Amino acid sequence: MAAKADAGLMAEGDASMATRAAWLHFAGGLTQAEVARRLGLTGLKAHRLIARASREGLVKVYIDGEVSECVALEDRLSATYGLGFCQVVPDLEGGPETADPLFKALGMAGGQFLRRALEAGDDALIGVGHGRTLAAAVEHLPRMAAGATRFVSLLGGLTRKFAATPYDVIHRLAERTGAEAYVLPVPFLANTAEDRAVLTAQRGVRDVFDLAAHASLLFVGIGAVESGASLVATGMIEPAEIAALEAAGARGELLGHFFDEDGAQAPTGLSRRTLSLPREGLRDRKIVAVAGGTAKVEAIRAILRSGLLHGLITDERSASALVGASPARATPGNGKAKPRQSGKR
Amino acid sequence: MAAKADAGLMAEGDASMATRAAWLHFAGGLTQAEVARRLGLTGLKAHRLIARASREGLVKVYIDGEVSECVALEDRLSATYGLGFCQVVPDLEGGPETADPLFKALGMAGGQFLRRALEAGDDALIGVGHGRTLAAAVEHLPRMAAGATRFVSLLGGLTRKFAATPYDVIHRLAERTGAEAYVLPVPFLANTAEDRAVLTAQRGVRDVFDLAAHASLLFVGIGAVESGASLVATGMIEPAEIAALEAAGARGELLGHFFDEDGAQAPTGLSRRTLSLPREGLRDRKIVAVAGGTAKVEAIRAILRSGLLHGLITDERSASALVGASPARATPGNGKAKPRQSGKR
DNA sequence: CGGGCTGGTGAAAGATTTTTCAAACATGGA
DNA sequence: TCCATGTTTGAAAAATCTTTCACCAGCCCG
Repeated sequence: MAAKADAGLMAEGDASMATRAAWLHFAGGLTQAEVARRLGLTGLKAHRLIARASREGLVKVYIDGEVSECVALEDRLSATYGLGFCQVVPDLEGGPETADPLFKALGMAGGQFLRRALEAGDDALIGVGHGRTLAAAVEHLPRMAAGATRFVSLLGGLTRKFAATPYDVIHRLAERTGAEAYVLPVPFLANTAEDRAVLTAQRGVRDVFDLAAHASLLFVGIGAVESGASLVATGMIEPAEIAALEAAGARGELLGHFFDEDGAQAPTGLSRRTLSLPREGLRDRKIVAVAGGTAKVEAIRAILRSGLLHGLITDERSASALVGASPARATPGNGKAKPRQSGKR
Repeated sequence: MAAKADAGLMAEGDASMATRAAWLHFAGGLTQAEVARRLGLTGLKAHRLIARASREGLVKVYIDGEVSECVALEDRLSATYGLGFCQVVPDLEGGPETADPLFKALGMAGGQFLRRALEAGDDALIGVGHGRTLAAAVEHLPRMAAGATRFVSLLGGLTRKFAATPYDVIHRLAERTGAEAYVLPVPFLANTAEDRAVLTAQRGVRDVFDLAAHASLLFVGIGAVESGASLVATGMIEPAEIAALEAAGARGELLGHFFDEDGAQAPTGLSRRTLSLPREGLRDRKIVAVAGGTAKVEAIRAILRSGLLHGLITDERSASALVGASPARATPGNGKAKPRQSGKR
């Protein structure tokens, strides 16, 4: 990641200029041509600066209004699964290109949750998990001082091949907030149970695990159990292993632990090799998960049924499926009947 | 204004739909045509929903990067005037249409400050002042729960004609946060000193003033002293009165109190009729002001010199003038009076 | 020294957004 | 009922944003 970041990094002056251009355009509401004139650039250059600022995530945008259907789903989810907190973002899955919009929306919501948690400062130590969704959340977290808050990894972060994961959540978190962050420089899954014991016994590792056990907020993702899951894609778990888990009835993963469709522990020998918080360590913790997408509905349901979650951030479609509702067509007519709502899609 | 606002208000379903469209567009990154397709609307309707969501402020956008020149100005301002906190937003004044972009930028910064203050929850009682700039700040504050924080008006909010001010800061603040808010239903300026005494003695009024004296954070604007000042425009003060103040050496106004160019109390009999926190009540308080624009530079300098401020949010051009620097790149303009406008870019 | 690579540049084409304008529609009186 | 008034609507035009593509300068390596 370091190398990649370096390549994409802006020079100091450029970044400053890009930010300035973005201010003029987004905050000031000037047109790109006006920005260019004001800055003494060509229109194209201004556009490129602004585009770059957007790409680099310097421009944060979020939506402040409520969508009534989503609020209703939040209420139902909270009631059904006893959540203390729930947020549902509007349906973003649709076309074949489902991935990006969904992550962006979940990331925005997750980032806001994190920001609030940091700004409230109630949690002195926040544990974080893995995954693209969490990475997206951090991506949407503004640069800010974390105050006294610290972060700790809840599970091993390396893949089998000991290459850094492309979605290094805690690293970026630390970078953005300047907070202390304790990582677990061990694989997610050891080769053998003996290896796991050895790794766990390492000085630094043991300390971090102890720390993780005391985090007052656990911010995590949920993994699906299927051959296409990102657990497999990132090399955390071998295809054969996931197949075995699926056959054994595992439906969802939370912090390296697998649950069946009823939320009970899925039978698997894998846990003896997993470098993460022990399963008992999940009881009575404040766990907030962010996950969504049709591929993950089953997994989310499994985790919800375990009763471990305190909070959930998900998308409308998934939420709909989770409360067992008929997936409510994207646009339900409102109160007053509108002329035609022809189904030409 | 009230009538207009009502007219422009969205129906419940429409607002929900607008928010949904905004999510798809901004959060999901879909094109307006795609949003339309997804929602079963025409492209134009989708555009109008999104435009409305933006207009109503449902879409919040802010810039997360630093502009090096601004950071430098913040440091210099902090050092020069002993501020504990300072934020400078990039230069937004430029063309003849200077008003809007400036307020938008200051509003964004002010709104963020407020949000942080609320989320941190350190201040149980926040006092607020008046003015367009503050109103803009509140405008950019996301809907959020204020927790235990309460708000209190620091000065009378009615104009001479007893019509509600168009920029009713505390009212919107309460509306957005659901917090308790104590207003002062008295004019900003009483007709006579005797009237002031009578008004101040009213039960509710006295209580609110007492409360205001205990606010742990004072979030205020700064008023210019000139015939075009918004103090005059909103009818708070008569043109003749402001002229007298100016002649007497008054250069800036803070919470109804006037200061000369050295930050000392400006001689005026007006204070005997002003319904606001007594001047002594401003010492050793945490006062954060947000103000900017060339027209206000002199006023801001006056207030800064008083040493009362703990924090300041302003724009680059003003900041430049305040530190007496030859304005960096985008800004020609000297420290005092009217800077010539036309640049050569 | 020259080839190939990289990154930046501008013109122009392409797509999307925003505005404009006139007609349709509703609404609230005279 | 009918008109005056204001709001919503859609098509088309205008403005704006984004992408594409070809080109040039610098630079590393052979």
